Amino acid sequence: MSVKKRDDTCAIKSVDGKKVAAVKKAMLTDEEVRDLSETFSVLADPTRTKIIYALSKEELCVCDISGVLGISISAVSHQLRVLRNMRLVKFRKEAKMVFYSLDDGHIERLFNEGLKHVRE
Amino acid sequence: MSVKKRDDTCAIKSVDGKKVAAVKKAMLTDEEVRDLSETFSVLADPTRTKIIYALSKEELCVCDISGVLGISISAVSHQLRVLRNMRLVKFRKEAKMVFYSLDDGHIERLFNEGLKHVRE
DNA sequence: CTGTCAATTGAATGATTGTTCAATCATACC
DNA sequence: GGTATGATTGAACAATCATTCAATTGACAG
Repeated sequence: MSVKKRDDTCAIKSVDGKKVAAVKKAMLTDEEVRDLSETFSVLADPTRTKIIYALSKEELCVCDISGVLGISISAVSHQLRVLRNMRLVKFRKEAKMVFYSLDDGHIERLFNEGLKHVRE
Repeated sequence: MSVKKRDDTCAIKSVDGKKVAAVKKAMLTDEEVRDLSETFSVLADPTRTKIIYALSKEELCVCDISGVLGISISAVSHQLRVLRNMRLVKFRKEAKMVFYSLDDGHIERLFNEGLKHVRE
């Protein structure tokens, strides 16, 4: 049978491994990679994409966001929690309602950069 | 019992619905939302984040990427396919090896904007 | 042709995640 | 206090997705 166990490594690393060592050394820290992919993850969902865009236009309460997007209040609230945990949105309570808005200009710039890319 | 069916809508839309109507009108198209979230999705995975960063430094073959990230060649190849399908990387064949690099400067700018945000 | 190596691919598994439904909290009005 | 409404939360379900393992393709060397 001779079932050779593939060890999933290759004999030569590019020319001689120098490139690999150099890039490895310049690699991002685990924390940077985690933060980066987490940030992009938040923007990667269609519902959250719409919420962020809507909040970039106007301060809105949960109910209004639900109306703009045409989805349930519960679904909106769940996604707002994700955005809150990531510090992408801030909120303000008034009577029974909670008004949300973007936390700062950072996310808006990143979001617009992505939008620019999509629109070419 | 009186199990009132919650209809998940609210009586009043903000002041009187003007804000909701305005934001709704300015909303992104479905295609824009889809493209945006797909683009961010590609950047949202730690493995792909590292691959893109590595390729922003050097042109590398699959084997080298595997060596830099410390994961299997198969796993790298699967992710490269995703990146290829999204036109984020391009490749060049030489002998038995396939060398990958970033497709253009668009993604690098978007990626760096995200990195800047994470590093504050 | 045969054997070897880089890379791709498919199937299967495990983990993550978005939505729905129901219950609950909090505030305002009668 | 009791009721109605805006919002949050938890559990459950379905869908998506990244990784692993195994098999396969394509190119080169002997």
